[in-house]
Order: sequence, then structure tokens, then C-alpha cells
Amino acid sequence: MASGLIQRLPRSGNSAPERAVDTIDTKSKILDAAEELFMEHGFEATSLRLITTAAGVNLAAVNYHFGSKEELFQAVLTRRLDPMNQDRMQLLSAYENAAAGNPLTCEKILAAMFIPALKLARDHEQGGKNFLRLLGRAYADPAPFIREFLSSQYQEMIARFRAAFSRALPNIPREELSWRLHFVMGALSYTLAGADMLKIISQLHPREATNDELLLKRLAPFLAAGLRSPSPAEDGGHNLYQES
Amino acid sequence: MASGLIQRLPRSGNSAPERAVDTIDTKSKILDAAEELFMEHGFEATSLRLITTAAGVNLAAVNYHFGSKEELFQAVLTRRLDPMNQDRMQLLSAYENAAAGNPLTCEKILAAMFIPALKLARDHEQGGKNFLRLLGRAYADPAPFIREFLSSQYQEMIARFRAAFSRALPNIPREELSWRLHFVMGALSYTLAGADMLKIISQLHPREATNDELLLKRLAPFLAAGLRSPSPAEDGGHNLYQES
DNA sequence: GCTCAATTCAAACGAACGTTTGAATTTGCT
DNA sequence: AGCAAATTCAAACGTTCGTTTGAATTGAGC
Repeated sequence: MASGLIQRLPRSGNSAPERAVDTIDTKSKILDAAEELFMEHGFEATSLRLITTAAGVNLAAVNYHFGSKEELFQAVLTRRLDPMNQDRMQLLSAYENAAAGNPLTCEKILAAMFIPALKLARDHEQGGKNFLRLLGRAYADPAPFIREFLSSQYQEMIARFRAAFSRALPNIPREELSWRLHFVMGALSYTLAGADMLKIISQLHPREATNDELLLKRLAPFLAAGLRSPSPAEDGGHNLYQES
Repeated sequence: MASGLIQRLPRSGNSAPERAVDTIDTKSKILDAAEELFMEHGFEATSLRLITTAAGVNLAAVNYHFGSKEELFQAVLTRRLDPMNQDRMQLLSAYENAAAGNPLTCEKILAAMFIPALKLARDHEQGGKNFLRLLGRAYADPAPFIREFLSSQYQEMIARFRAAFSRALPNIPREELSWRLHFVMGALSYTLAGADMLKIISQLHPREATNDELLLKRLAPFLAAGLRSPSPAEDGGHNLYQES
């Protein structure tokens, strides 16, 4: 039963280890291995035995340090997702302060979304790209605990950016803007996740295809043009979708 | 061993049943139940026992009729994906013939992609939407057999549509166009898959949020504007992504 | 050096999985 | 009716899973 487990768990303070230094090593080794393997095989298909073997730790270490496989997955996500979203909001605030009350351009707002993602991909040379791909796949995972976790992690950031876009695009109705923000998130996550599919579609050199920085520099103007396009409610309203 | 299984398998002619009518019933019941459950829980998390119980058939029926769980999943996809992609290519050809050599507009090409998807969502009232969501999730699934299967299913259609876009947008370099096509596919699949996430982002009435037709009518102009945007190679080239 | 809590470890638990088997049943055909 | 193939069925197979257990090991504070 769970009570026995909890009694044995150390205090779950994440960033404030009490005394043991070895614990951090084991936890980090598990997190690093799990990040790579979850990215490669997905949540369900990645067994704890695979993770602990790759990390060089005992099988029971996962349940000891994280409680369960699901909590390990959330820990893998939150370790980098939470700082990234904080960065995004801080950057957006910095842009807004610099603009001194004037609305930002779409490109500037998109830059506030993309730069922290790029920093993540660059900083941790090996783990960063793994994480972005893992994140993109987590968006599409049907497991309820994943979807609920992502919702809670994103809620605040999404609200901030929707408000910014709303000021940048005053002529776009509120509802239309919600949809376009959804499209932006979709293209972004799909782009970061789908390195394999990209090769199929573009038939580029694989080295270029995995260059996330170049990828996002192409994505931002594409999305900005879509965001600025006239609202369907205000154009002539000719229906494209009647079969010929 | 597999040889015993194959010997017992009936001739695997898909659309030309030999004699038994009951077989079709069982196979269809399995396909329908699998489609819904795979959509709801994903491939790995959906057990054959769950599927066969929901379908009201024996557990062994899946291995008898389809060979394995993976082949069942492929059968679920191909049952509707193959006709849909055929429709897309036929529609594109029809548009091109009607244009009499003139290049098509982006909206027209996008319409050739979207209309068959809409038809699918409308025709089979219960199953169609399930399938589109399942498809969107399959795009992001890390399982190799899924990715390889989707690649083979999409290769021909992607090549046709890339050629069409290339004629519609002669000023966009080939490489840039490949990326933009990737963004289009990403936004489309994410949009069709992410009904849950959409509610979180847009906070719309749930009834509207699941209206795929309305969704695609918003998506197409958004994507068309992105596709037509000037190529980054030809604009001033000011770099947005230097930190402030 | 002793103590006690934190951590690691080997081993096992029960459950659930995909698959296979061989007999029973149904079906189509002569 | 009678045969043979197609299909269904209950049962079991071997494997793998996440988790738990209790003892062994470690490490810091008195």
C-alpha cells in the first residue's frame, strides 16, 4: 500500500537537498536516462527496467525517489518545462516593458515563445533536443495524467500570450485569435517533435533537418503571416469548401 | 510459431470475401471497437482484451483475423486513410484539370487536402471524428512500425501536393517550401487530434470546439497566408532572434 | 565508534499482456 | 445428409510489467 512507501520517501523538497549528495546523482541519472528513453519509445513502451539499466541504478530506485513511473515522467517534464515557460513569460514582460505601452508585433511575441525553446536546445547539448522532442510527443499522448499535467503547466503561459496577441492584433476577434493561437502551438509542437516525419516530407539533408534553430527561423515568419491574415469574418466570405 | 498461424489464416484478400459473411461482421466489429479505443487510450495502453470485450468477440479473434495487434492497428488506419488520400489526389487532379494549365491558388490546394478529411468526419457520423483524432495521434507516436507505416501511406500524396504548391508558389525556394509544407501538415494533424488541448487554450463552448468543419475553415486561411508570405531569403533579413 | 536515518540492493509479488493451442461450432457446398 | 473448411471459443502459455519488501550498505552527527 502507498502509506508504507510514503513513510519511506525522503522529504520531497525538489531543489533543496538536505544532506545527501549521492541522492542527487542517482535522481539525475534516472532523469537523464528517462528523458532519452521516453523520447525514443514513448511513455507506455518504456519500462522502468530499461531506464534503470541505462542509468546504472537499481530498479527500485525509481519508486524510492519518485514514487511511481507516472511521477517520474512528470518530473522529467517539469525539470525543463517549468523553467522554459518562466523564461517565456519573463521575456514577454521584458518586451512589453521595452515597448512602453505600445502593442508588440507578432514576431516579437513569437520570439518570446521561441527563444527560450532555442536556449533549451542549445544549452544542454545532448539533453535539450531530446527534451523538445519528448515534449512535442507528450502533447499528443492520450494518457489522461499527461494531458492534465500539461494543461496545468501551460495554463498561465497561454493566458499571458493570448493577452499579448490580443493587443497586437486588435482587429482579430477574440474567438478567431484563440483558434490561431492553437494553430501556432500545433505547428510548433509538431515541428519540434517530428524530426522523422520532416525527413520524409522535405527530403533534406538529415544534418539540416535536425537544426532546430534554422527550423524555428522558418516557422516564425510563416506563423506571423497566418496570425496577421484578415479575419474570415471580415472578408467577402466566399466559401472555398463547396465541392467543385 | 508463426507458420502455424499463417496456415490457419484465411486468404487475406481484404475487399473480396470468399464466402463467409459472418467474418466481415466480426472483423468490422473489431475494427470499430479498436478505432475508438485506440483513439481514446493510444496504441500501447489499449489491450486486446479491452478491444475484444467491447466488440463482443472472442479474444483470439484478433490474432485469427489480423495476425497481431500491430497488424490490427495498421488495418484500422488503412481502412479510412487509404481512401482519404486517394480522394485527396483525385480532387487535386480535378482542380488542376479545371485550371487548364494555370497554377492553382494555395487555398485551392489546401481545399483538396481538407475536403476529403471533412467528408470523412461527416460521412461516418460516429467513427469519422474518432478516426481523425486517432490519425493525429498516430503522427506523434514513437513506435517505429507506426512511423514506417504512415510514411509509406503518405509518400505518394505528399509528393503530389508538394509539386502543386511548387507551381502555385514559384517564388518560394524548394527547400523553404518543404518546410512550409511540413508546418501545414503539423498544424493540420495537431488540430484534428487535439480537441482536448483546444478547450484548454480557447476556452470555447465544447460544442463549438469539436466542430471540425468550422475548425478547418479557420485553419485554411491561416495556413494560406503563411504559405504565401515572402521567403526569408528575399526579405531584408533582419534577425529577430537576437536576445534583446 | 556508535547510532540512526537515508539510500541501495537482490528478490519476489501479483497482475496484465500478446499470443497460441486444440477442441467445439458454424458455414458453404456437393 | 455429410464432408471439409472457416470460424469461434475457453483455457492456458510464457513473458514482462510496475511495485513492494526486507535486509544490506552507506554516511553524517554526537
